[in-house]
Amino acid sequence: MARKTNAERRSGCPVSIALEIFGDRWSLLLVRDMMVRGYRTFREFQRSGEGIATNILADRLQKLEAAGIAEREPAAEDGRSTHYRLTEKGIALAPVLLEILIWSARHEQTGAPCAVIDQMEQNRAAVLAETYRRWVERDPRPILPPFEAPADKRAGKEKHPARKNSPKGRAKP
Amino acid sequence: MARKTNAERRSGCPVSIALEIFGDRWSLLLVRDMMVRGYRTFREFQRSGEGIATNILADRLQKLEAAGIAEREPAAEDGRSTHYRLTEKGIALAPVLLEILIWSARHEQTGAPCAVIDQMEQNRAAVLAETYRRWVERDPRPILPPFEAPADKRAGKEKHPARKNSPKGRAKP
DNA sequence: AAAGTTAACTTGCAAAATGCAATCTAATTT
DNA sequence: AAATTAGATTGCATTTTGCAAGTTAACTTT
Repeated sequence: MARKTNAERRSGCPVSIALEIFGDRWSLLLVRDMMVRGYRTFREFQRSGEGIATNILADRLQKLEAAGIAEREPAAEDGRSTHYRLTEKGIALAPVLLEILIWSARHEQTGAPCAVIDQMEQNRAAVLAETYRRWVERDPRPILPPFEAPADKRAGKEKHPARKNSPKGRAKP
Repeated sequence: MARKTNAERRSGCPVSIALEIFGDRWSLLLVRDMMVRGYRTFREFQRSGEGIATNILADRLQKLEAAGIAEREPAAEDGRSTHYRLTEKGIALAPVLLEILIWSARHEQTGAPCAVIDQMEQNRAAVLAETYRRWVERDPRPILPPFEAPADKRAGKEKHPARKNSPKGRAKP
């Protein structure tokens, strides 16, 4: 999409500004890969399962770096390889990713097991803390396994009746 | 962007599935307009301040409707007009929008006053509850005013030092 | 009632972005 | 030395977005 340049079209709204950075199909997927799956290399992102093209992958990685969301480090074990890592600013997107995940698992047919989502929904702080801890310690182990595509039935988009999504039920104690 | 068709490219990952729905520059902005600003009409969305083209606006509204995030109702006061409204599924995106807003206000230069963001960050549940209440009651009044574009200084992208974003500090009580 | 304005799009076309697959180069492995 | 691989880049086709004009019916003003 032809984004207006920042100087010409910068709205003051934070949501709009954020979407200027990551309002596309791929950027948050890469953040997810780094944050949740512990991916670090071009090759790993490429093989994430969603079929990103290499030119788009290279472009998005550059953009995440330019936005201060990710940074690059040479990989010690292979001179051809670069390790991408979320910055502090990048890991601060964890609540965004978590809320997207929960929303989607609740309202769309996904491969995420209900029990896992229940757990995460009810222990947001613990999930976020663990995500952060792994980031600090550069732990590349995935938090979640890759979920398989849901069974190929398109009738009934929701896996189970949507929960009543009253924010009151999620109030901070 | 040329999205793979759902049948061909559906990843099981909730984040990926969500981004298939709203992973673009404009969709979540429209959700914001409905949710936060109380906008309902084509004209209001068009004049939101970010310069969306009418063909894209029409397209995105259709897509949000098709995804079950928004619905249309005829406007009683004008036979030409349609009111768009978030569905239950749509209002359930409030935590996503709120986290994006907070992240952006913390890490980018936006027009959002610090005090407002502080408030929202520390009272997430109350903000979400209010958002939901307004949705239930079809209250079209904006929760937040449109924020003005930040002053045109590009040096020092952050309005103030980034807060230490330890998820621990945001644990659910 | 006629003329002017407006709401909600649609349309035609140019520009930009994305997607596909081949290609390239240096590092690594066989 | 030959083969393979990591991380891109490239050429081109396709799709999407953006711009601005156009359309039609509903509404407002004259």
